[in-house]
Amino acid sequence: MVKNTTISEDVPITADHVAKAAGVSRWTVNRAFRRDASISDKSREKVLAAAAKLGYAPDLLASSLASDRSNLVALLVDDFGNPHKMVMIEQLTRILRSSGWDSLLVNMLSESDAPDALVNASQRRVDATILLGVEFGETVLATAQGARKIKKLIVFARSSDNPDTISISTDDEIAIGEIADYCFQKGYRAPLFVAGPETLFAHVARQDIFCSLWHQKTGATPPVIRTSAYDSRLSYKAVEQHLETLEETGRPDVLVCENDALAIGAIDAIRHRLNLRVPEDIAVIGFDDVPLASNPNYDLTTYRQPIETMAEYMIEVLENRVESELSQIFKGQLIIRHSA
Amino acid sequence: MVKNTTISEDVPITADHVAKAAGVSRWTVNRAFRRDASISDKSREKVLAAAAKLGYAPDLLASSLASDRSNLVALLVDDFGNPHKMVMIEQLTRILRSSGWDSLLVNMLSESDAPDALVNASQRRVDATILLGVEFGETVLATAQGARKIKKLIVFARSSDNPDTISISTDDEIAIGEIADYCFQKGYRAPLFVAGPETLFAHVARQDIFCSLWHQKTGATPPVIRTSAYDSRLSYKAVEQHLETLEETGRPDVLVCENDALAIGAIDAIRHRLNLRVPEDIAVIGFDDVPLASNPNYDLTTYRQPIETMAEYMIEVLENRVESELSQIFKGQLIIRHSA
DNA sequence: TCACAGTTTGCTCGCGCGAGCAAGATAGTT
DNA sequence: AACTATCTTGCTCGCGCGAGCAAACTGTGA
Repeated sequence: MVKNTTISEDVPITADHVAKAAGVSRWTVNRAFRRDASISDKSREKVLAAAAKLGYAPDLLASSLASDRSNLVALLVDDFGNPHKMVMIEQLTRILRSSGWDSLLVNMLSESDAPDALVNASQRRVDATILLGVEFGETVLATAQGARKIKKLIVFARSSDNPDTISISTDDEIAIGEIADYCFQKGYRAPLFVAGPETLFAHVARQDIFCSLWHQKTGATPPVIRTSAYDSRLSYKAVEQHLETLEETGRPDVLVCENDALAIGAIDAIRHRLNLRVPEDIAVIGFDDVPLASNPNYDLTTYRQPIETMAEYMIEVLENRVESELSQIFKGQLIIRHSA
Repeated sequence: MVKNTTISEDVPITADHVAKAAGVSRWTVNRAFRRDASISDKSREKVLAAAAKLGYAPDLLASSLASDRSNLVALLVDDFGNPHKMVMIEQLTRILRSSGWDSLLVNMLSESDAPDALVNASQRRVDATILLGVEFGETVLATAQGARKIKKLIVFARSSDNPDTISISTDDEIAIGEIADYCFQKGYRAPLFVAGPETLFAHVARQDIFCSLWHQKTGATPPVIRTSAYDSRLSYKAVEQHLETLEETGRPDVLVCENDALAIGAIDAIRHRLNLRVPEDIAVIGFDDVPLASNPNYDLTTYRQPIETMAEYMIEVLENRVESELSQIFKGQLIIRHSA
């Protein structure tokens, strides 16, 4: 029964080795590393000392297998081009790690890759899968539910109507409302909405909210241009193409962009292709407050989501510290700079 | 011996369930999912069909535990502020995933966090740990070797003298040589080197290479300014402070920056704080060719590392397809735009 | 038909740990 | 001192799979 422990070979040390060194049983050793375990202070100290000396650390794979709790989450990301993704990845991995969670980063190669990515995550027995994608359709979420073993499906920074997912997001209605009000107050009367790809999401898009609010306010429905991805280069081209066909009198006075990536491309196009000034000739408003937004070149008026608060809430959800696992909506903040 | 399989409960299905459905043994089921396994085509088809119907996918945790092969790598990152990190993370996770590897993203909270991060990775039994950090000192690498269970330690996009690590990097000597030559050819005679933090790395820094080459060329040693991190905001301030103390005649004619993050901050400072033009008054050269470098605002002359080729080589190393696990050095490419 | 090599299949055992129970230790009570 | 309540420890068993061996099967040639 007892394994060959006569010689201290240079193989990876397990709890058994520590147990022998500390003069306790293997189970006591493992208990010393678990917060909730029932163990006396004396034993724990003894074990931790021996473990430190031997350089032992519990095997998380074996632990996950035995306990059905991996302390691992999968972060599914579909769009690294958007700098805001990076901000979210950084914040989420940081707070996850400091809360004792490890993160599996899954780079979704294409939208059709989503089901594979979800299966992949479940094969690693993640405790939760976090969707950081904007291109996910509801069909993907449905697929995810079909594939069991997905214990928790969290949609971060995006709302979802799917009752089986937990969405942690910012209130777009309020946000876009503030932006529309701001535009109106500043005297802009000819907004152009710059939208990203049409998602299959069931929820109401920022574009719809803005157009409907603006219509309510002024009776007019703003024009919309659309890119096929949230990429500055694409909005650069789209804005250039759209604006150069217009007479000066028909020009918009403000571009309301679905996010900062689009806004930055828009500003570049306005300045470098059309030789106009921002905000004097055309103002620009973004969404997300990416790092580049505060750069003096852009100085972008934008809307900041409370990512940190949202991330903290996510941890609460992961650790089952919220009564009901309901979706939660947070309120962001309009950041007024000089681009509008 | 046989488990309770009378009723098809809604519990996670394992290979046993598929085995029963396909009329084979559990081991045949698992063999069907392994590339190298000895199994007849007929059995494999039968198994895969049954697995697809039941929605079975092998448990990678159990597999890793049993085989001591996890198909998992840890990506240790210490500096998300640098946009080049994002490019690397995107490329690495993409190629890793398409080669069948999963990535654990570890956000190192501080330099002193490195040992913990390494232990953390080993607890997940990763097959390799990839260092994507620039702030890692050699001491960290030494620690890593001390902690056994680190099977492979790969330093990506940074050279290292440590014999126990595999470094996959770009040849800085050649790169900086090209940059220095280019500066000289373009007639610049008063370069200022903008450096990042002094690392504890043993290898010769870009700064040293540049200064020594320039000295060789002209007999003069260029001045150097330094930031405490690779952050545009910091180089913005550093460049502003340095330049505003100088008489116009003492001004540098080109800033050679250790990377694009610093270069972008430098350009912003030159334009927005000193009201000078780039490149007419002061030229700027970066390193990395981050996405923003090709933005019309910056149009940065910079040096591109062959990340994709390097990533492919990394896969070769991971899959043990290279004869000797030696460090490998690749050659990059000078990208000439309009900032210098 | 039998013998033999090659292929395919099933099986024992163990990877390192945790759930949950039973035995042992400790302390407080009468 | 005897008893009970509580804490602590050790243990059996299993998580789902793979290494590696032995049994069963396949096909070939004599």
